[in-house]
Amino acid sequence: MKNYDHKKIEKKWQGIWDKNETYKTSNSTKDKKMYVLDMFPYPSGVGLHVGHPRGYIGSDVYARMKRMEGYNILHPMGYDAFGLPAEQYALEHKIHPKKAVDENVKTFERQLSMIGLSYDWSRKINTTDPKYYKWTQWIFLQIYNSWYDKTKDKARPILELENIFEKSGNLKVNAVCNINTDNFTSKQWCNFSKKEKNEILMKYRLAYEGYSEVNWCKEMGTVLANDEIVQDSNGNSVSERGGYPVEKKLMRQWFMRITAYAEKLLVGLDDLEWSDHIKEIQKNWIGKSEGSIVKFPVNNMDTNIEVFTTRIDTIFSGTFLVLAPEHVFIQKNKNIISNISLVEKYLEEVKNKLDTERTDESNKTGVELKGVSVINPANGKEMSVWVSDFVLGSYGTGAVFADAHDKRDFDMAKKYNIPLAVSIRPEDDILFEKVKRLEECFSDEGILFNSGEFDGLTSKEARPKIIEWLASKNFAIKTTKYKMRDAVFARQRYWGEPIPLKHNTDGTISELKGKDLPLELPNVKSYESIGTGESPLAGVKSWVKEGYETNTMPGWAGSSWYFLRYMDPQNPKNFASKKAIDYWKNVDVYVGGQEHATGHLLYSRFWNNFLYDMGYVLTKEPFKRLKNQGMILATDGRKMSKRWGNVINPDDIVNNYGADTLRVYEMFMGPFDQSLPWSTESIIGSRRFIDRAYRLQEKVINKKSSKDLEKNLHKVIKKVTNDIENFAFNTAVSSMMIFINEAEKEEFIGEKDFKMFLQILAPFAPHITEEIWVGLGEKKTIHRSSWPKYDKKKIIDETIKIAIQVNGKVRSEIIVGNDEEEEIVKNLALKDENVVPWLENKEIKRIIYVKGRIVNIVV
RNA sequence: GCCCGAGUGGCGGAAUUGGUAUACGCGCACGACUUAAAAUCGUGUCUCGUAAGGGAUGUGGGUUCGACCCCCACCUCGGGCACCA
Repeated sequence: MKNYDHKKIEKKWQGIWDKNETYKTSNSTKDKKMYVLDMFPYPSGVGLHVGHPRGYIGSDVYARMKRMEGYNILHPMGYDAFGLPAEQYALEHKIHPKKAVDENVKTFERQLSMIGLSYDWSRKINTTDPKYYKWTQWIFLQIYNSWYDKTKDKARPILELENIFEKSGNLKVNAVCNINTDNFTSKQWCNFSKKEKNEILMKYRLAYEGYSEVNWCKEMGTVLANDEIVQDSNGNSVSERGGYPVEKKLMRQWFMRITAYAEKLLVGLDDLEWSDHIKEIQKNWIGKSEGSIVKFPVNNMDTNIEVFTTRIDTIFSGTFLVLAPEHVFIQKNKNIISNISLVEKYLEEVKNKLDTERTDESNKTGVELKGVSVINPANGKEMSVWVSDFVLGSYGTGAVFADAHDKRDFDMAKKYNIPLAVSIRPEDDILFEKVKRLEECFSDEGILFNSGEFDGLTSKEARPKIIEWLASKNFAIKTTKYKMRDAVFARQRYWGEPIPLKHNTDGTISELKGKDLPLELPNVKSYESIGTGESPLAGVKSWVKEGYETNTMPGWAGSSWYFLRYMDPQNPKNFASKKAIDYWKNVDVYVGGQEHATGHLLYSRFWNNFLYDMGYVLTKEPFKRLKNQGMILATDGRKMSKRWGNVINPDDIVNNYGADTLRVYEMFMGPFDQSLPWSTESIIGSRRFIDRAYRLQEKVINKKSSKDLEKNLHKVIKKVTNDIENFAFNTAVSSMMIFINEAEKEEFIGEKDFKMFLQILAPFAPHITEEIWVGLGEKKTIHRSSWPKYDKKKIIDETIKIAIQVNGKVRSEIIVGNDEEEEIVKNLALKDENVVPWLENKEIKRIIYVKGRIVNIVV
């Protein structure tokens, strides 16, 4: 029998499946349903390389099995096409980004199709389609029109907040909001102007206007993303294109108050079937710290400086305070700082440092605020006050107290000769008189001294007691802080969703009404930067005249909710119908790269949690189960990239070996979540496997297979079913290879059994299995046939092999009945001819029997 | 620097999670078929040793009747965070 012609067969079946809508999601509402989703791609200009489809193939194998198991499958695909790369591609090729995206999508779609993925293409979405981004804008407005109520621990409409303000002011409102919100009564609120009200509400909104520093390139007249900045030979930050200097610039932005959801995003992880690795990354990113805020009274002033600390047990050794350069205390008290000119000079220096230049940890810089001192509330001692850029204005309270136990504080003290102290007993061999850092003491188990009544307690024990003690004197309060920051939700670029807000002439901001959505991107001749750092939209007269917001949304906007749109992709009235959301609820299995751990996966969870609060979706979490595919590296072990010239194109592989071979190989090459180097040399093994399966047809007759083969078959059905469920595709393929090896040794193979084998192979090699299946007379597609069930009785081994060890070394094997009694097995082992010599003249101390596995004789 | 994860043949990897290490595949060698080659099929393939037997899962120790698996220390590689108080 000749080998099969993959080119002919694969094309043929793809056409037939397409025509028959084999993979179309049913509109039925049967209970057995499953939503299997791939992270949708960014359609770049260069098309797919052989690594991209790995995740798609894995999810496809899974979806195909589940479909055969009788589930109604939602398995869609779409394109995430807004963002910087498309814009850059367009700039380079001098075409409109829209056109670039259309071209790239075409390439992607052709390449995805040739692999035989079982998507329901009728549900395709594209984030740049106004019919799609209408709803991105709509969700943005819901977020914009909401605030976070800490008491109820959920988001609520901003209208309800206005009502509260009207009735009782903001004194009792417990909300997550921007700092510097002054208190006001209901009466005061009612007397505020429209603009004032607008500004106050802005501090509470979950999407709010603010300012942040951006990377500004004067020469290019544009704001750069971190990816667009490189270090030149002198270590200065310059633009990747052109090598122009980059500096910091304060720009108007929009923010998303993701910090309001920090705790929910942290706690929510517990119930998710995600890898511990990704959970760990998100946990670290959220960065929860429990500690306390301590007040340090300023000498000769009626004010305090507040410090956040997780190690209040070290407060007794605090000898100085360090403020962040942006700390308001400095701005407010210039008159009492005697060396203010020196301080201001330092602040100026710091201001011009880019983040990348600020990370020299070994070299601390700073200036003492002369004329200012504070009192250590724990022991009444006087402490000097410093300003240094190692303290971050954006974390905690923007101030720390310093002592010898912390490396950073220690470095600072050493450089400027500031006195240090310790309050946790040092190990005897550490000469802390010489001001060596006492890291060993900085553990939870360190013993306190120099701390009055707390002496002798461990740090861990002392901490709550010290907080309580200081709190009773009103010097401390227990607090939790998170490292996560609010997300910037604005880009000074053209190619993104317009933000559906208007700036009115009276200084207020108003949102577009639902009926005015989508606010479409204006078609402009030049979408290049206009030189001010603002988005090109700021150069569009009609746009500016209307007062439309000129920032556009960031790349992650459209991808933060797309999984909901697939449920009901054409709905013109809602982002998805209630019925569809009710039915599909959330994504059951989500497959994608782990590089999105702190971006997309966090933002999506945030939006979904928000939509849940507002009653638009039924589950808090969008992705119940997450599987991350490993990257396929080039043969040289590096990432595949045009730059290295090591890219393997799937077109060539499909052309030479066929899609089925590519699929089997990518599943077989190693564990799904592991990064692996590609090897075109090895792929032939997968093709041989398929060829052998194909040739096995010759042995098929309408008879019962041998007992052995039957047993092997049912074992492999069990194994493959379990393995696909667990995304252990590599061992699933290997077990099918073993089955083929066994089957080839047989005289013949029963038709029924062979068909069952085809069925379990079908998710991996959909084309060739369909070809053989139909060739054997089946009328309906194999991909809608029902998944074979293994027969428990048929996989029982009547006899089992037991290894016999003497002192843990294997000396022999015996074959016994599958539930032979322990005593009999032990006796057989002792009498075994290969074992006896090892027991001569020895006293048997113990015999250990592990049922069905080994006997270990200890002498 | 801190926090994770991983180290098994020439190569990709498997090992029922403490129970016969190296399944399956690639490569390689030899053989069959062939005028010949390709393809295909068969046999072999961790290592030392003629053998009996010994040694091997990054290195060194430990726990155990028994360790790739658990514990301690170290080395190497990969990932995340990065002055987070």
